Amino acid sequence: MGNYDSMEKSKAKTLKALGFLIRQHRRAVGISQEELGLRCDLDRTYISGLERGVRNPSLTAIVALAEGLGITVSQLLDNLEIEITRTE
Amino acid sequence: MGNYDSMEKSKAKTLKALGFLIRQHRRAVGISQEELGLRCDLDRTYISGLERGVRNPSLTAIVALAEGLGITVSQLLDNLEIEITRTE
DNA sequence: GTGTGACTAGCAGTCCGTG
DNA sequence: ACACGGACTGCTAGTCACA
Repeated sequence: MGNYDSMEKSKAKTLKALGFLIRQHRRAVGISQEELGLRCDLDRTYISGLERGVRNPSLTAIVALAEGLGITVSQLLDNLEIEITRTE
Repeated sequence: MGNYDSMEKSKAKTLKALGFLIRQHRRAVGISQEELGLRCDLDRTYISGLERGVRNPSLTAIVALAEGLGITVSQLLDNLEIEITRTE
């Protein structure tokens, strides 16, 4: 533990898990990445990167996303740890 | 809405709210900023900046914080929106 | 409608210190 | 035990053209 590789892997899992949750909520709302981008004032390709788990958003970006999805940050991240462990 | 000033202000409120929540949970656990820093592998001065609301952490940093506090991310951010609006 | 690589500016996060 | 500062490196925000 504490070595670089395992740390980077766990971060990658975290981002993948977030991406899954964002996509799940976006589809539940029934909008495109483009529409979500418009609603939370984030670039379409940035949303794409988030859903693919290649972006590590800041808190303020996460808050904007939750607002665009019409839910709270806590609701958006509710199953984060579950999704992280699910891919292990 | 949508202008720069109001957007920066709302981001500042978000960070202040997070700082409040981190401090609240840290004190509930009964540990120092330094101890929390050790537990989640983040710098002592960075924890300080977070609690003062002058830092905007990434998702992976938020996850590390929650782990260090022994709670889920969702629990840590549970009252975020409430705290944001409380300071308005 | 989405995935992807590349890009610049700016900030995340560390390490040194002070009071 | 904490606030706060400067300086530093690497990473992130935000965007673009193209597939």
